[in-house]
Amino acid sequence: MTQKAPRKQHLIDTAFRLFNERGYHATGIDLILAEAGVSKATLYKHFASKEALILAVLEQRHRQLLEALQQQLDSDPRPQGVLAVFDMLDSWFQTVEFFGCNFIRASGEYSAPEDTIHRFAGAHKTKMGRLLEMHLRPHCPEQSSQIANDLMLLVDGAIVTAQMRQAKDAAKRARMIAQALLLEARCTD
Amino acid sequence: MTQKAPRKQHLIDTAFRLFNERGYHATGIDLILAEAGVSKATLYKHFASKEALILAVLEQRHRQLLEALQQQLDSDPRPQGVLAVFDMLDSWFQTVEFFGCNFIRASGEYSAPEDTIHRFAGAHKTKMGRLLEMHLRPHCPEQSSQIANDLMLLVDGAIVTAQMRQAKDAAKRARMIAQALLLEARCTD
DNA sequence: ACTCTAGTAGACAGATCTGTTCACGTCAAC
DNA sequence: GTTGACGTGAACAGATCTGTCTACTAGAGT
Repeated sequence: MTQKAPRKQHLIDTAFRLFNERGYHATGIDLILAEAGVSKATLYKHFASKEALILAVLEQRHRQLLEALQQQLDSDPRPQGVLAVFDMLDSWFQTVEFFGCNFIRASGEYSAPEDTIHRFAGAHKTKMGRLLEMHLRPHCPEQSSQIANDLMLLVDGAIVTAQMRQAKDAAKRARMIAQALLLEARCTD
Repeated sequence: MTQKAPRKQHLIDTAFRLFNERGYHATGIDLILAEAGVSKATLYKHFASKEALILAVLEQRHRQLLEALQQQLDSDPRPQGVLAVFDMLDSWFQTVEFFGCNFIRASGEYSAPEDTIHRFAGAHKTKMGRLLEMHLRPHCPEQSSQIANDLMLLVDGAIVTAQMRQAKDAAKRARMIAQALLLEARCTD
């Protein structure tokens, strides 16, 4: 070992994969270390605790998703550009690494509303919704907030449906509903 | 102790409450026993394992929800009678014991698709959807299946939204979307 | 009275969990 | 070449986990 690659990042990536495959409580530190080929002392040099590692994983994923969504939205300024979020979901659902949403599952495992992890997961959803709202605001300022919330509800519904019932078409269905929603709100061009 | 009340049922009820409050992995057998005031030998007389206890909890909840929904549906045979499911969600969200859906969270913690718990949780959602479909079928036989699936997607989206962001209005929003969906499908009277 | 059932408390096994610590290795920069 | 940063492996502590087992007790039915 002793490769040049930064251990910290490698730990985050490995933990991300294992948390996805197995869940948070069910994934022990030792397994992460074994799969990453990193010693325990190194992990605790970079992260104060398992909770800190979980938060680092969620933070990275949060940044990735936020950036990816923003990029999609920028490429289509029309109101219906927000539907891109469902296309992103759709391709995600087709992958073999799909085990549901990190944030939904984290929120479920750390269920106390005041828990740091629970709140971070909720904040992620809120921020994703805010991106959608910002995109819609110029076109329908009075309804943008509500529509954005409804879209996020559809996003989460699609994720859970795909996760629980292997319904790989859930994103396409949610997209249809969302399209009707925009149309009905007359928030189109 | 040594009350007449059946220990088995009491264990299921206690486990149900604790699993809700804390999650499945995070709730140890010992805590359930202490809270229920029941000895460990008794638990393992009634249940082969913790997994069996979890399944018993989910089975009971499944029966309760199925029955409650069926009752609501029977009381309003109109197509829009299905919207009752969102009214049920709404009153659930207002309670202090709301910690999200047992089945969604179980599906997240036991994420392997072939896991017994995971599959049971998925089957629950499927059966709930089937109830909605049966209700709609007489009114719009061609679309009843798809509409029912869409409604379940909205149900799950509302639950996750309420759980992650304490959005107590999620059920009302989902109901609005569902209503528009029925209207658009011309599945009303 | 006797027996059967259902329960108790609690010790125990063995695994696994997070987190700490320590002695040692490697390698690049200066 | 020496230093210092970074990492390793492994032992260890202490908690907690599921599940088993034994010895005992209370009560109900016959």
